[in-house]
Amino acid sequence: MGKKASPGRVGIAAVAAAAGVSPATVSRVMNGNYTVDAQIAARVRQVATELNYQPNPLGRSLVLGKTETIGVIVPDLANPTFQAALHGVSRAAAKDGYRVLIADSAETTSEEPILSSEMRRRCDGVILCAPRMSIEQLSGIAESLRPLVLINRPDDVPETPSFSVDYGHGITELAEHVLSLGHRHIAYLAGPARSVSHGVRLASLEKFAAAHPEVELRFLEAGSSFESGHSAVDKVLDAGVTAVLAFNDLVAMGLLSGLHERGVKVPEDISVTGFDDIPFASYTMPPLTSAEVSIDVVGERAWQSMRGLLRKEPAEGPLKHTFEPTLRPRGSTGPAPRG
Amino acid sequence: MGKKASPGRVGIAAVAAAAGVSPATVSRVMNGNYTVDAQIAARVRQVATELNYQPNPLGRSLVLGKTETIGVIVPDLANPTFQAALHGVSRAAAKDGYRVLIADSAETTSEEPILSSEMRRRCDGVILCAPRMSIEQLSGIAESLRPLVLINRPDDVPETPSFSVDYGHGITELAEHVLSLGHRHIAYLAGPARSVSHGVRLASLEKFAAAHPEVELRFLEAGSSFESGHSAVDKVLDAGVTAVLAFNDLVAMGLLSGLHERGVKVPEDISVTGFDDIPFASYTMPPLTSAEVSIDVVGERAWQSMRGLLRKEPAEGPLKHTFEPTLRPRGSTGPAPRG
DNA sequence: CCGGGCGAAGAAATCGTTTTCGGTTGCTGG
DNA sequence: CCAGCAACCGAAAACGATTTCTTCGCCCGG
Repeated sequence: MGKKASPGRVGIAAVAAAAGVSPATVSRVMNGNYTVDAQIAARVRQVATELNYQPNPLGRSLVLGKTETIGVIVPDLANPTFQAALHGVSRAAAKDGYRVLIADSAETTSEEPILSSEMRRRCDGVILCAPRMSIEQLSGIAESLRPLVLINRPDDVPETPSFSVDYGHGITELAEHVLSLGHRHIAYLAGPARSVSHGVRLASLEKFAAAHPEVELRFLEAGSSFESGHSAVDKVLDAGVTAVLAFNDLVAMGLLSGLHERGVKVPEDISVTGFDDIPFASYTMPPLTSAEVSIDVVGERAWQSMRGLLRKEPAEGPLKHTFEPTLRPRGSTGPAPRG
Repeated sequence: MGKKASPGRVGIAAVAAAAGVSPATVSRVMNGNYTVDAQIAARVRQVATELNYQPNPLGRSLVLGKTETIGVIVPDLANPTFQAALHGVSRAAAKDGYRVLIADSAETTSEEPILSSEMRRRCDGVILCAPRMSIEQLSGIAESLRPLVLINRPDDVPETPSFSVDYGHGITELAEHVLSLGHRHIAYLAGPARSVSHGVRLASLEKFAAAHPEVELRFLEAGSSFESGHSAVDKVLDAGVTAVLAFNDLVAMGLLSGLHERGVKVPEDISVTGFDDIPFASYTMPPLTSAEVSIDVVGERAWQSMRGLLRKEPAEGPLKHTFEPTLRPRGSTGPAPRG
């Protein structure tokens, strides 16, 4: 076993032999090193195209010490947020000639560190997207992962660029929006307990509640999916609130659907807000009030930061970047019912 | 430039030196080759963990001739269908210790062949997901891409495993469903012209129309997004049909929303069907009749096929696998209005 | 006429592994 | 007592490129 590539494989040596030059010369030609005679270069180029020679990336990588590849690690590839982030990174990296190796940690916190360093050894850098691992674990391996860029990780990791959506600010704006509409009994349909972005929302809402003693804010468990919103309808009705801040648009849409089945009118009886402003949000019935976050832009910016690190450009500006969601008031929120 | 890895880098040589053995022995120990003295092996292992030595995958790959990585090429990472396929492949491959390198061709047909072979050189195999390139181009490069597996590519490429959803069968079932409900004036809201899966639907519907001269089947341009469905509402009303087969669930939901704004009742006035049975489909108002396709399962099966090729297992069974969507009749379709 | 300098191309070292191939032990059976 | 045979370990040759480092030839000035 371990039989090498088929003997017919065209390597640099084959080209060199066919062109009657040394491998070194072929390499120089392929890399646009102009210390080679124009005539010879032309012949080499022709032979190369004739044999359809393409330099083996592994050989190059080994000697060059770089793979032109970065790793992106997400907790769950099925989650639209991470898909969008991956999309943003991938598109931006491709523009600069980089590829992305992807890893889905499947939410297994314990495997993340291993997965990350495993990946780092194959790539020139790593982008961690909303890593679930603890801050201790993260700072423990951060050094060995560099160049490292974080997405949606609120913690501060020294010397590490971080790009994240300010979920706290967004949810606060939504809360203030319904507050300004006169609502005093508000519920938050919570996301998955492990989600950091849920934690951030929670903290901000508690601050909001403290600042507004006149409102009664209730926290109800839900999740991050359409189904969890749909099945939370009973809890919501029992809570007797007039406005619901859902963890995200999916949950809000599920709730909308459930309320509709119960004959509850939105926004006349209950106002509902989402989060993320996914494309469907404008087309629900009624259109969903939400907070727009363009996570793919975050991914794009994360790549640009990574590119800077790879080029060893001196870091400029702050390391920590936060993106403010923008409020999108629509038909699903209205004045609080008189009562 | 070209400065090598920092001198502190622990390679197999460093471990060998520290343990007082040759690199060969270290390699044998790391690979579980038991022709090495237990005592020495133990010492090597200890030194390895002390130095935190991890074999460089590039070095291994170069000599082993394999990277334990496969490439997945999709036309558009923002498309939920391809995201799901990627997810399926990625999860399944990860279970077998393989990573996936991903490429988003951004729908640029011309770049696909270059992108694919570029990718192939870094990976042990390639999975092409709904490639937009022509069958000529595809069969032209297929040989150089092997091991190669196709997803959602209806053409027959010799010797190449192919996994695809039978969109034709699915749309026919939906058409027969509304036919059986008494509808005779039916519209198809077409998908993007370049989409192969749209082409398949179209062909099947024409066959359906030919087989049922009593129905009037109209083809209306739309697209693949929520918005395109929403903006197609006028066309649909003008067409004077009683049932609409939308390209996919997103389009159907957009249409649903548009019809609702116009005060058109579903399914009393118009029946609507989607395609894909995305999670929200059950929760629209009314719940959307659709055809369920589990594209992530397709991705998973595609990986299993790829794994077989990588292991050089003799191909068993047919190369071409089609997955039948299953009809999910729900509230958005009902008896044709009397008239 | 000859040596210094320069430009171009080849030889060889390198990157970090694996693996073949020998060579050294130590042991056993004749 | 020694041939033969394991068992085990190290030297060295891959893998496929890049990049020194050399060498060679040529031009030009002294």
